[in-house]
Amino acid sequence: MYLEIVNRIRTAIASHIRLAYGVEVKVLTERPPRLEMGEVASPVCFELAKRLKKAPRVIAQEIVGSIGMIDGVARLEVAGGGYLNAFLDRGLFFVAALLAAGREERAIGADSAKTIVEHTAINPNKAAHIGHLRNAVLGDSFSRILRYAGERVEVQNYIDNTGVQVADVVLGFLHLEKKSIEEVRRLSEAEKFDYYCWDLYARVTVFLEEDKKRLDLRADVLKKMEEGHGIEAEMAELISVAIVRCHLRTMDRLGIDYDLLPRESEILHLKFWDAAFAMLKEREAIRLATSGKNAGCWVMPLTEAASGGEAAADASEDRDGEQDVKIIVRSTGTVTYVGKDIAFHLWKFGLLERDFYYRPFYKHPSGREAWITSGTSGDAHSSGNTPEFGHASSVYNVIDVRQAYPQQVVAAGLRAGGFDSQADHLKHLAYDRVVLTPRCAAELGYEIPAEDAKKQYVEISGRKGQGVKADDLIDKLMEATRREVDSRHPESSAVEREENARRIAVGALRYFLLKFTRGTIIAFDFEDALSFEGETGPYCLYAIVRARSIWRKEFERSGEAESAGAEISAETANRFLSSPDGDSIWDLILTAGSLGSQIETAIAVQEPAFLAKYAFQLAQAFNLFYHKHRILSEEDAAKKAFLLLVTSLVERQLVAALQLLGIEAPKEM
RNA sequence: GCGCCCGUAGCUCAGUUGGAUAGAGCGUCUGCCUUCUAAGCAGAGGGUCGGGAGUUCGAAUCUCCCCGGGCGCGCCA
Repeated sequence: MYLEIVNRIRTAIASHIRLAYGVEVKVLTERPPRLEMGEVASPVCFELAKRLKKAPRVIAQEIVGSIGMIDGVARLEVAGGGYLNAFLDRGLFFVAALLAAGREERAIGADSAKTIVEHTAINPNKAAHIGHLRNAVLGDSFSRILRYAGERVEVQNYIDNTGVQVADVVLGFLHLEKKSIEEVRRLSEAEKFDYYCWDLYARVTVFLEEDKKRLDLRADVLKKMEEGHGIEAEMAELISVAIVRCHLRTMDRLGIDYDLLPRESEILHLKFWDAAFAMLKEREAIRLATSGKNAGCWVMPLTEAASGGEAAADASEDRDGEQDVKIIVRSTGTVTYVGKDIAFHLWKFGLLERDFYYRPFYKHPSGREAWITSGTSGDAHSSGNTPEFGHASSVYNVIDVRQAYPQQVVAAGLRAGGFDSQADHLKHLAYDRVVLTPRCAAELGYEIPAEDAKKQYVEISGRKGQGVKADDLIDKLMEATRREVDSRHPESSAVEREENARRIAVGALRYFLLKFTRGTIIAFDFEDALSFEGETGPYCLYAIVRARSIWRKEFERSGEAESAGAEISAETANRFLSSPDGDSIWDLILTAGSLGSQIETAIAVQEPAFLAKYAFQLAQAFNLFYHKHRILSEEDAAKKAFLLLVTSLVERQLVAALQLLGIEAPKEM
């Protein structure tokens, strides 16, 4: 609602200025620092002052005197050195907000352009840890936000099933544990196979470090996996598929779904690279280096845009007189990681003349089907209702910030191929790491090497088997919320208590990971993550539960099933909103009506943390209201109805905001 | 060496198109449950926004320099 009225004010002021002064300006607006100064302010007269060579305050007065009525605005005033401050018609705003609440989600147009969000992408060789959760929660929340805004979103979870990490676990089973394929199969069917591999992977790391010659073993395993035959390939397939299922189960606990799991093995076997190679050659995006240090390699020239430490444009000829390039095909004829990634991204945008085969793989509890890529048509789903994957017009990749450089190279690859628009719509949703506080690392019993001891935090390392496993953390949170729920509501059924505890635990965890902006390193600590007070998910949920409790009691008392007379006129609302305690209620309504504008900002800067902050602020404002007004015992029937409607508005907006973060309210707390 | 990010209250962090008196949570201290759920609320205390210069009517925000910290720059993935 706020968004709509702000746009109306901007338009009105801009067109008035055009008419009155013949000047075209962009009218910016902001929220004034205090409510006495109105709800929308514009500093546009400061800008105008320069152009018109007149004092800003004088211009502001002229505008206020001549602009006339703006729909929904009660009055416009001059403030400070020349601000234009708008005071909204509170009653009208409230009525409109009530009408819109819960209906703001935009329908997804069937023909609207598709957006791919890739997230999670955990190497399928070990259990997921807290760092992976940050990625998945960020990606899932961002996908929900885009969908809410009306975008057609396809969520992909890329599976690197032919990489070094899987190879190491295969190596572990073959050379450390001397297991047969059947033995591994049996192990992989066990509940915590991902935990088993977590430990094995760490042991392999030690094994390889003890004697560097053992790296030959890894190279051999890797080669056979890539070629797709031998016991190595068979075991890699077995392990990676089983671990992916473990990851999906873990993510299910947090309500995270996927549409497609594209696998590296299919990119290799279906020769995506060959198609991309031909295209890039033809478009002269890459060339064969015939001399110098890169002789025999196919390289891609890097422009300033893809500089990850490269010189700027004017210095792109470095001291050797050679242009900065990125090697795409090695002199041995094998393609590099970025090369494969460029091919994959050509596919994502529907630019590659090649496609995967697909089959249904996993049904999420939500009902959504996660499909997986398949290498042969025989294996693939043939019923004819395979969804169309890929062909995106925008792609968001949720990847740790340390991958910023390779991501830029991929975009540069698209650009070099002449796909500028696609490159512009390839966005790296970068976020920084989750690390452990020294206290947390000590609690987990990790030995910290002397050279790291003076650092302020401890790095998570799957390779070393060091980190908080996702399922362990969720278990711990469940335990804590269960304890609370059991002691607070012993009268509820076990099933109900379990579900309530689950929602609170998920809310706590997801909120904890989302309250930090993407660029912040999260120093993980059990004490913070297990906190349910203050700026936390449970705090936000508590506000919803309280709001609903008021309505429930009201229904119980009145015996009405629905809020029968849930209507109010703008005049009546204005009467209460102009009363002495009207300002604080108005502040609450205004916040509740600002969800749309918050979503817009969150999308513009790709920052779900904005919505987390918003949800908290709304909950906070509601708690204030809750303590100030005894709603059910309110004698004035009209005022009681008004207060109930305010409660209802806030409840719906808070539910909507939290839903975008993947957080659901429990029945009771 | 080159590039990117960060430095805001005791601690953890918001403050993202430059805007009015820089905010929140935690922690500390003081109060509030015969009342719609105290996972809550009220109050107190807490700041050279790393330092300096510049641009601007206006800078935590933009530019430059310096200090401190992190990360990235492979014929690895």
